[in-house]
Amino acid sequence: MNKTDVFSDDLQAIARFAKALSHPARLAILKYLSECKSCISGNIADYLPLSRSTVSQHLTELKEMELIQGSIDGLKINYCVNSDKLKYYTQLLNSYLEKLQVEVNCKI
Amino acid sequence: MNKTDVFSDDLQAIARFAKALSHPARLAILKYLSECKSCISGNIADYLPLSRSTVSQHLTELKEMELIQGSIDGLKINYCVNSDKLKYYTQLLNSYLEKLQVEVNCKI
DNA sequence: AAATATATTCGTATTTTTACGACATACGAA
DNA sequence: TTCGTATGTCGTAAAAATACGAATATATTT
Repeated sequence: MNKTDVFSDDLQAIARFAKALSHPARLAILKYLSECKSCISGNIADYLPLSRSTVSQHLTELKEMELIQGSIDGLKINYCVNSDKLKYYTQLLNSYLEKLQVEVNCKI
Repeated sequence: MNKTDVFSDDLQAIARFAKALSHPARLAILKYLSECKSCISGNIADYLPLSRSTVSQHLTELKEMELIQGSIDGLKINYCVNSDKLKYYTQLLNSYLEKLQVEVNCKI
C-alpha cells in the first residue's frame, strides 16, 4: 500500500521530518534535551507522563532521523540534540513552506 | 491510551501541524495548490498517483487544520491554501525550532 | 560473584493512518 | 427530468504508530 516512493526525495525527507515532530512527546523530549536539564533517558521518563519503554521508543525514532545522538556514560546514556541535522531539516522544511507562501495567488 | 492532553497547548498545536505535513501526498497537494495549476480536486487526483477518494481524505485533513479552504464553483470546488493559517503555524513551529537551536549547549 | 541500576528490546494490545472501491449526492446540460 | 460529471462519504482492509509490562543486556557497586 506504500505508494509514497513516487514523490520526490525532498518531499519525502520533509514528510519524515514532520512525522518525527508529529507527536507532542517527541517535541517535549527535544525541548527537554535542548534545555539540557538532564540528558539521561530515565530522567526524561520521570519528566514525561510516559513509561520508560515508551520514551525509549520515541528516542529511537528521533535517533533514526539523527535528530539526537546518545553517548554512553557509565551506566547512563547522555542524549543530545544534533543541531546540524536539525538545522538541515529545518531549512529544508522552511524553504518548502516559504515557497507555499510566495506562490499563493489564487485568491477566491 | 491517549495521554497527549498532558502536553502544553503549544506543543500539541505544533504536533498537529507537523502531522498534517507528515505525508508526502499532503505536501504535494499543498505545493500543487500553491502553484495553482488548478485548484480542482479531480485534477489533483489526476496529478497524484492516488485515487480520488484518497485525495479527498487528504484534502479533508488539510481542511480540518484549516490549511486549505474550498469554495464551490458550480460542479467543481476550488481549493486554495489558507496563507494566514499557514503563516501562523509556520511561526509557531519555527519559534519552537529556533529555541531548540539556541539552547543546545550540552556538547558531548 | 551477586546484587543493583540504567536502558533497550520483545511481545502484545489498541488506536490511528492510509488506501481503495462502491455508493451517494449535487450540479449542469441535454 | 434524465443523463453525465464532479465530489464526498461509507465500509472495509492492511499497515503503522502508540503504549506498556516483562524480559534482557550491560555496567557499576558491594
